[in-house]
Amino acid sequence: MKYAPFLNYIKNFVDLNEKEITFLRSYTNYKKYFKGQYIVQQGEVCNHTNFIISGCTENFYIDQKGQEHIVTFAIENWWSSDISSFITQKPSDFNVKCLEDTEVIQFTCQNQDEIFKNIPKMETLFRKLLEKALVSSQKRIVNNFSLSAKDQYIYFKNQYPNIEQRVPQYMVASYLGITKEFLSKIKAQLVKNKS
Amino acid sequence: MKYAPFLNYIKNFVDLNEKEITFLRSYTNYKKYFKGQYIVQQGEVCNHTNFIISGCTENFYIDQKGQEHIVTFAIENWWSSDISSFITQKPSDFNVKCLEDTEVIQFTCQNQDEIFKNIPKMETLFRKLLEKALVSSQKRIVNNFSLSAKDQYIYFKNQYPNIEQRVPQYMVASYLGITKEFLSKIKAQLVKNKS
DNA sequence: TTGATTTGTTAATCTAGTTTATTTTTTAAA
DNA sequence: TTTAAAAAATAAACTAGATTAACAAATCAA
Repeated sequence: MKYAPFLNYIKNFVDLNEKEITFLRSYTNYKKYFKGQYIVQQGEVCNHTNFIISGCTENFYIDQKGQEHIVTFAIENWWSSDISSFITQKPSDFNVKCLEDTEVIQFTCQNQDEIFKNIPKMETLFRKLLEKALVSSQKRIVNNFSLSAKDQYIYFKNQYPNIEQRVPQYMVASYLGITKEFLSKIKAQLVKNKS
Repeated sequence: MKYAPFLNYIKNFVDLNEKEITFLRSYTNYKKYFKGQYIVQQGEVCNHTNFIISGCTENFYIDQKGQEHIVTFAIENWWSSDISSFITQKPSDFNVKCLEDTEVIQFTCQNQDEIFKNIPKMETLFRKLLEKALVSSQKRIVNNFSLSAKDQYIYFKNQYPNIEQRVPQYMVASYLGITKEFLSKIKAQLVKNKS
């Protein structure tokens, strides 16, 4: 059971003593999912917040027209869940699916409350994580407003250099909100312009 | 000095005792801005988080092509600031401008830390507010993906019924990420289809 | 080692939304 | 009450990106 990467991650933000670490351990648990498995399924309540130790997940939904849209990817040292369903404990609008075998440390809503009650530093950490997540979510809206599809693709590659190689191209297109055909066209253009 | 609406708002989420209220009061302050005034200016650090007692603000930026884009509106009982600049204390990419005379309760970054240290319930409140803000930001990305401009406009009207009457139409268009001409076309269509 | 499935490319046609330009209506100042 | 400025409407030409369809590579199961 690989617990260390999780503690190392936490250590980057706050210092926990032995007692706190023991507490945290007893209120979280390790789980391994296989490629293709769903961590959360559209229509079900998202019971856990997941910290990814290894692997890669996609967070997507299917709209009224039956079209799939990828909202986020997540890899090692990222968090993955559907916050909306997690905090309201209502059925999720999203699917979280493993694109590779994926190991996570996870905790339930109730356990999160216990952790925050007993280790206030952890709530501060989460407050700060949420601030950052909100900033990057707003950044995405802003990019949507003012960048062309080509520039959004370039931004994506710079921002998340580790993801493109790990997922098929049509998923990158879905994340960018364009068709796979158009992404293919953009890539052909970029290759041509470089030479 | 109108402090009551702020305390009433807080009361919806957490119970504060006399001592805590006194503390909160001493670490926040009231300010009145006039229509047209900037609370935050692109390029300057956003020093305050603002709770709106009365009035209306827009949060916008100007892109490389010189185009204005409205990212959010805020009215009574909403929060208004540039979180990104506030948390990093780096120059803001946004402007916050008053569309009406606007009264706010505001606090600095350092005071926020003091408040959270002394009244942990306030940090819990903010953590929950951030969760909600993140959910609604993600919802906007999702709508951008799967709704036509017309449906996004209808969604906006339902979600924020109080805002459309208070701001000019070209600002609604800017918020939706479309041109004022196209919004005008959409509205003409909607009127025609209703009759 | 072959066939089947998944992924990626190219090109023609189509459309939602933009641009540009002109006119009309509303607002607000003097 | 007049007038200038700001906001909204209309319409034609235009473009970024979608759709459709046919095909080519790559991956994978057996």
